[in-house]
Amino acid sequence: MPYSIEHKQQSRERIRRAAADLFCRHGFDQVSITQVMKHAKMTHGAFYGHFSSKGELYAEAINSAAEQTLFAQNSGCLTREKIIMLIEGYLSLTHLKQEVPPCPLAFLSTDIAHRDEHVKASYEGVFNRMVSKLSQTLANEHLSAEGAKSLAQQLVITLVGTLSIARSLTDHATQLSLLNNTKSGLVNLLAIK
Amino acid sequence: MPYSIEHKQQSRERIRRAAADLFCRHGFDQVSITQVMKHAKMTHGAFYGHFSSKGELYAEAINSAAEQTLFAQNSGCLTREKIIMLIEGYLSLTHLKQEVPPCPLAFLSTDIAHRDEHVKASYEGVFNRMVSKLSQTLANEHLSAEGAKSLAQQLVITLVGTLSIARSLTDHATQLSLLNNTKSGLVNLLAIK
DNA sequence: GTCTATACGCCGATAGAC
DNA sequence: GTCTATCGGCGTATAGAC
Repeated sequence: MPYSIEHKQQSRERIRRAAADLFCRHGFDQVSITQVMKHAKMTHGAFYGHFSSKGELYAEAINSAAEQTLFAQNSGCLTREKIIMLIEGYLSLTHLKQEVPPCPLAFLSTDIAHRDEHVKASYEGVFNRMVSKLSQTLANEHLSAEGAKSLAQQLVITLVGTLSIARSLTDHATQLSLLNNTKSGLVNLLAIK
Repeated sequence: MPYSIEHKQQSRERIRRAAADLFCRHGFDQVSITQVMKHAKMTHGAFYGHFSSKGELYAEAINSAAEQTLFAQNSGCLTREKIIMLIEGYLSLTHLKQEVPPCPLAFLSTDIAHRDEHVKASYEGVFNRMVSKLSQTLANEHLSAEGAKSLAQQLVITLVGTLSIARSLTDHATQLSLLNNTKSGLVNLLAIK
């Protein structure tokens, strides 16, 4: 038996990562299976030994992208200061240009709206985990659990909205002003609440 | 001459509207020229008598979608109350479900990021006009012109982020909570500033 | 497990009749 | 201006060798 089980899992993981990278960079429709497999150092025929369809791969890729994120790398409970640090990373130029692992929520948002329930469920999972992680930190002071969750939702929405729009503009000055305005707006918001 | 100039302009306008509707509903890649033309009551061959490419149509469709919007229908200067009314419309279920003419900023956002400069410029135009229209109302009190513009940007970002994400979820309760949380958050924000 | 080769369909764009 | 017909290319998915 020339191929071990670990070898297959490694191949599958390479495909997952390649897909996450390419989908976030160019969008679902612009990326072909052939391109993904080339990125993963295989030929397109091997793809169906790992996934049954391109759609199934998409759902996996969303989770893979989320795992690579700076946000996910911070395990355990967050501090208030760490949240601000994460916000600044999220709204940085390097994130906008995808020089760090990008957040799938921001880089795939409207693509997802046109996919099937399975794909949306993956996306929803990433969103919910992000919100609940933030809520934990926000709740432990003079904010109710419900209020914290609502604030966390607004936080994520604003982060995602900012990057989604900034990526769709051509004018570099406007992009920067969006990032900076949101950043200071959110820092203020967190200081008040 | 069996076809008048007005007739051609009307045909062009039908194509523009059909494209705006379908692109906002299903996304750029999911909609073929044949589908657009069928929606406009013509055959696909006639398309190239009006537009030179699918990409050129996209840029036009963005503007067409923006024109249909409740936001654009309110001509002239806005009042503070009218802004709140528009926010509530923007964050309504009927907008989410596209039972009213949808805002292209929210319904096309990440699609745009993968298109050419010409298309992005159209998108950017819609964004800038929306921001500057809001700024005018927000500036006339105890807020500087710059502060008003920044606040207006945050407003639009939050609106767009909310709808983009809500559209990408499967759970109806979460969708509703997003819409309502953002709504009350923004109303509060406007009441303070 | 991964390769090469191929079936099959769809789409953007063009050509030419009316 | 709008039609029908068609070209050329690409993409997903499958078949079969190794």
